[in-house]
Amino acid sequence: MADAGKILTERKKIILKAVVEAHIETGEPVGSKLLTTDKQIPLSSATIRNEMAELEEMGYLEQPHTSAGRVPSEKGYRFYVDSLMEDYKLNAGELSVISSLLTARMTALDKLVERASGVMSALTNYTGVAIRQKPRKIGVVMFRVLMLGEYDFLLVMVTAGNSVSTKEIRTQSPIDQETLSCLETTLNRFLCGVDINDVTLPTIMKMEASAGRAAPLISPVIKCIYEFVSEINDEVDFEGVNRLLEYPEYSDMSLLRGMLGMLERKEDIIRLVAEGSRDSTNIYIGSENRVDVLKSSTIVFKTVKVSGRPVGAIGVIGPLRMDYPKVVSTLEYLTSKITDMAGEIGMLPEGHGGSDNNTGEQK
Amino acid sequence: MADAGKILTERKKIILKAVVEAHIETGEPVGSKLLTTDKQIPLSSATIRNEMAELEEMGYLEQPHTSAGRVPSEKGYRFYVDSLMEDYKLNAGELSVISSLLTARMTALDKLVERASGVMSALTNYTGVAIRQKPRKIGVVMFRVLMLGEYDFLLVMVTAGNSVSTKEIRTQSPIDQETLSCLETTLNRFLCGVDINDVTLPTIMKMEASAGRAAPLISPVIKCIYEFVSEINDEVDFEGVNRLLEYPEYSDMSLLRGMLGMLERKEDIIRLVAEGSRDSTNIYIGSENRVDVLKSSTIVFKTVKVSGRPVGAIGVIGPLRMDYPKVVSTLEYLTSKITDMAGEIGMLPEGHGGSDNNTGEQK
DNA sequence: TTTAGCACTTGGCATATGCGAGTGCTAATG
DNA sequence: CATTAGCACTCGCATATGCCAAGTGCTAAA
Repeated sequence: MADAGKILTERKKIILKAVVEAHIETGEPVGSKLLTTDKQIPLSSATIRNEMAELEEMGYLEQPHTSAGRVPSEKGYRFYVDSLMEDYKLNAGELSVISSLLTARMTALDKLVERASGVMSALTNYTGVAIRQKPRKIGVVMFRVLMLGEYDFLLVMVTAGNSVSTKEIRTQSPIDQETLSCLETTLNRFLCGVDINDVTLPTIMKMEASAGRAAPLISPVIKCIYEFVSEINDEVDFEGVNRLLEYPEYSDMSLLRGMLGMLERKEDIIRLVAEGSRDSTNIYIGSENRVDVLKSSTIVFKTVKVSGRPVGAIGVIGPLRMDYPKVVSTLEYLTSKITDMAGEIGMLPEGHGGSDNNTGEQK
Repeated sequence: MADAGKILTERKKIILKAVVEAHIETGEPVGSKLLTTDKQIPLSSATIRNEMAELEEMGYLEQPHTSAGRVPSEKGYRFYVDSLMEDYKLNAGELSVISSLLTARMTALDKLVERASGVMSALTNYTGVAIRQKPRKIGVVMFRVLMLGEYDFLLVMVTAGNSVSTKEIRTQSPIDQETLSCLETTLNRFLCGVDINDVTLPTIMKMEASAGRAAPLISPVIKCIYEFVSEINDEVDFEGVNRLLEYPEYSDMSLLRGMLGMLERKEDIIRLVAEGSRDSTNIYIGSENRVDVLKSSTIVFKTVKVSGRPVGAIGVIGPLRMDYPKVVSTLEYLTSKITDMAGEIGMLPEGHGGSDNNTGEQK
């Protein structure tokens, strides 16, 4: 890729860039003449033809058939994305859409990320995707137990991210306040900050020993916690799937079926995002995607971090001929905004006036 | 509709039924000859032609164009559904799919309903839809308050359906246990069983008066409760959207876009289901749907009730030529199974052996 | 090295043609 | 009088044909 950059003459770069951009705009193969007129390249079409022929030989362009214009190959897109494209400047309208999303008092971070996918979709006209990642290992910082009824209590778990989750548990035999206090202290003593997967039988036995009257509750409660932890999966949402249909690339029914199926399955996307762990914007073009059904699409995404920790990712899925500059700019601006904003509401020990009360995440 | 039934001769009914069923099977217009051969009607094609011509005049059939076979009109489907169709018997394989869903230890009712849409989709090959309805007015039966930190407490609300919801609230000034107890008793005294929309300013003032040290918390907490209540929306999920693409009816791009857009919006579906309040199976054929984009589709759904209260609905969306008998049978069997099952886990005061603990709904 | 010119390729589109499925009508039949 | 056989007719669809425009590659001139 670095060497490829060396080999391309400046003029070839200009032409490649023009071809890519023209094709992104129109979706049609672009011919030599178009570049001299619309794209203002001060060369005759014949010269451009020669250059394009060489670019094709090098693998940056390809021809759908003889005597059609040229279309960028994946390699061409890749080179464009890596070396050629310029920053897109968001205009006032676009900026205002983003900030209106962010000022609409969003309480939970989850909602913020979810809505962000809608904004991405609306601004770029591709399918927006939002992933809310749950932390792999959940360190519960504090347990609380609350009696609800005679056979019924609520287990409250405050996890590392200062988010609160609860689980209602029913028992077979009646319980009382005192038993629950025992349970609470025992849970806190043994399980605080511990990954539930590390809890072994001896630990459980020790806990039961020191739980006193609450001993019979220990085992079921741990089972509950475990169930709860494994239940936590990353959540994925899409918005604007129908926008894909605008692009002739997706008029093929079988391709479309595959896409819709994948969007429903969600696992592929989760894996893909989990693997693409780069901090900066990730761009996977066509067959760079491991997932089969994405081999003729591009996916662009960026993880969202709040105070250093990744909490999710947002991005878009669209055709190969994606408006990369715009997508990248929008995405980066949006994620940085979210990071800023979430950071603010996250650390509010002292309020900043008004009777605002904030809500943490809630399962 | 009753009179229409009178007017149709027995023979016309047989023919109409055969046409509908043949068309559902093949998707093609059905001609007079086909009925004599495949559908074993002991009449010559000429006779059938005459009958079909009359059926067309009456509005039960229509011709895509002269010299094509006949296709059922919406009226034709409606009559078929109301009077003609016979029960479909689920076969062993189908029954086992359903019961395997139900035996897979599903803890929450929500999950059960959600998964049911997948089963519907898999068995019928249409798009499955699941709606989890939240009760319109939330009568909170009990409030509990749990201190989490110096500026942080958890509001626990047990609602009528014995389901528990929680909301984390942060405060501006430090709180202590005693203040929270005050808050709790005040909330319970004034707000139990009350629709939050009925809470007026005088009530709030009275509450503040009797809350003592917790007075400053009252107003923000009520705001929180209100926010929470209005936040509760019915949830809708779809499964097997891609299956729609199998039917040529949906090969029209603009139609498809509309569908996908609607499936994403979800509000239309919620409204539609909310209005179709019949207890039995609801079938909306084509333009019987108010929603524009569904005018060329059929939606079938049935509400799921647990101990008399509706908790959601499941159904399918598909083309007009839907396999109504199968859909209806599957749907009714599935919903009844869910009702049974949910009833069981809902009322477990005394366990039935083993160390099982059950989880109620959880927001 | 660039450009103008020209012959050539090819997909798309519009038109023409044949085929087959299915109809409606009429006349014959039980 | 209801039913049926026969037949001419109507369309949609698929295939074949011809033409056009866009675009190319190549060659020769500037």
